[in-house]
Amino acid sequence: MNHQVEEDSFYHSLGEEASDVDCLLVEPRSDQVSVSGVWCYEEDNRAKCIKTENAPYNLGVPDSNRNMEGVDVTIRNAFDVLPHEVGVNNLLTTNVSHSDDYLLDIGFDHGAFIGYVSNEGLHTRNTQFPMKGSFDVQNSLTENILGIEYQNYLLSNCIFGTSTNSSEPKGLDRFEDFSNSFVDQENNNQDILLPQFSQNEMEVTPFCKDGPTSTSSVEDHGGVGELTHKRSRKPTKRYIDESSMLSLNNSKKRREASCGSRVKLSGVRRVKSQIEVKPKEKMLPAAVSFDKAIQVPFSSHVPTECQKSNSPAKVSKNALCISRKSFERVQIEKHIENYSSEPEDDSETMTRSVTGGNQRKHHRVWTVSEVKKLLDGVAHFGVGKWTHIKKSLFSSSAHRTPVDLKDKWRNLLKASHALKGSKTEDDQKRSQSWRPLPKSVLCRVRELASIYPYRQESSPKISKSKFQNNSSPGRVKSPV
DNA sequence: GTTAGGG
DNA sequence: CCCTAAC
Repeated sequence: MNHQVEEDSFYHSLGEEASDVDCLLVEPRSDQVSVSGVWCYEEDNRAKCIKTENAPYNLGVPDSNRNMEGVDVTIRNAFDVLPHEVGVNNLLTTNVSHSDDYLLDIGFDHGAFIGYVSNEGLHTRNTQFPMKGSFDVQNSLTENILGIEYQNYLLSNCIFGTSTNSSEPKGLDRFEDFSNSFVDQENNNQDILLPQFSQNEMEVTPFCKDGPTSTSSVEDHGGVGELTHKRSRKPTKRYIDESSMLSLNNSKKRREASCGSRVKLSGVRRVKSQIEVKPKEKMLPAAVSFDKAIQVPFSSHVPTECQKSNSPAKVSKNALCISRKSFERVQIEKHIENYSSEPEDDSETMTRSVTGGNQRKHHRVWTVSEVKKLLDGVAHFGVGKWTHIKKSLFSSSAHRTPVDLKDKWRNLLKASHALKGSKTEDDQKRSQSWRPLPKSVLCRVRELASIYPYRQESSPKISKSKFQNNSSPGRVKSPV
C-alpha cells in the first residue's frame, strides 16, 4: 500500500477527529484522564520518518492548510518551533496516561491529539501506555509542539516517569484494549507504522513495516539506545503548585458537598476525621468522602443495618425512629426520677445506652439534683470552672463532661432570663411546662450569674464564700 | 487541654 | 449535644 496514501488518510482523519491545538493548553480538569501516545518508526523507515516528520503538526488541520512540506503553517506559527528533531528518536508523538494529580485534560474526545485514524485504521483511543523503558524525549517532538512547560509536565508526571518497574494495574486493561486495537488492524495496514506491545513484558517495540510481527523486539530497533535511556525529571514548581491547588480545590469541593449533604438531625453526626482537610494525605475518592461525611445515627436505637445505610432518606427515617425512642427513654427516666430523687448518674438509667465509636452521646436529661449540684459547683468554683466542678462534684458522672456543664449553665441562664421576662403567671406556667425546673433553682441561677464573674482571672478560691465575695467581679455576665 | 459560643 | 475557634 502506498505510504503517501496512508499518510493522507491519516491526516484527513485527524482533521476530522482532532480538536484545535489550542485545547492543548487549557487547564487540566480532574474528572477526565487524557492520554497521548508514542509511535515509533522502525529504523528501516528512517527515511520515511523524516519524510513524514511533520505529521503531528498537521493534526486537526485539513490538507489544504498544509504547505508543500506537509507542515501546517498555522500550527507551526502557533508554537513557533520547528520539528527539527523529529524522527531522531523515532518518536512521533506521545500518548501516555496521567496520574490524577497531574491530569491534563485538553478537552479532547476519544482519540484526541494524534490518537485516532479512521478507516484505514489506526486506533489508539484513549489508551494508557504501560511502557517498559523510558524514552529520551528531550529531543522529541513533544518539546517542539508544546514547549518546555508542557514537556516537563508530561515528563515528570506521567509519560516517561513511568519506570520499568511500575506496572500499574490500572493501565493493564486499557493496554489490552489498545493492543487489541492494533492487532485488529495489523493485517490490513502493514504499511502503517505502528508500535507493537508485548503485554507480558510491558514494553513498546516498533512496528516494522516490512515485517510487522509481534516478535520484533527493542533490540531489533536501531534507536534502542536512545529509546531506553531513562529520564527522571522532577515536576516543576509550577505544576507542583498547580497540582496542590487542584487537590485543595477538590477537597474543598468535596467538603462543601459533604456539608451540603449533611443531614442536620439531632440523632446523627458526621465523622470528624473525614471533614478535616489534610492536604498531605492522599485524598479519598469523593464517593467515600461523601458516605463517611454523612451523619450517621447513633446506634442504640437503630438496627445495625440501618446504621450502615448512608442515604439521606434512610437517615431521616432513622432519625424519626430515634426521636420517638428518645422520647420514650425520657419518659422512662422521668418515671425513675419520681421514685428516686437522686438517680445516680453512674448507673445507667437507660438500658439501651451504648456509646462508642462515632455515635452521638445519649441525651441525658438533667435532673433537678444535677442542676443543684451544678449550681453548688458554680457557687463554689465560679462560673467557667467547669473542669473543677466536674472533678469535684461530677466525678462520678461519666456522662457529664465539663462542656456539658457549661452548656447546662448556659441553658439555665436562658431559662432564668425567660422566667424573669415572663411577667404573667400564664407565661411562667408555659415556661415551666418545658422547663421543669423549680423556680427556686432558676432564681438561684440568676443570683449566681449576677454575682460571679463568668471568667475568673484569679484563683477560684476567691469565691469560696458563697453569695458575698464579689469584690473582684472581673468580667461579669450581665443577667440582663 | 479548657472554655465560649454557634449550631 | 456537637463542633470549632480561641485561649
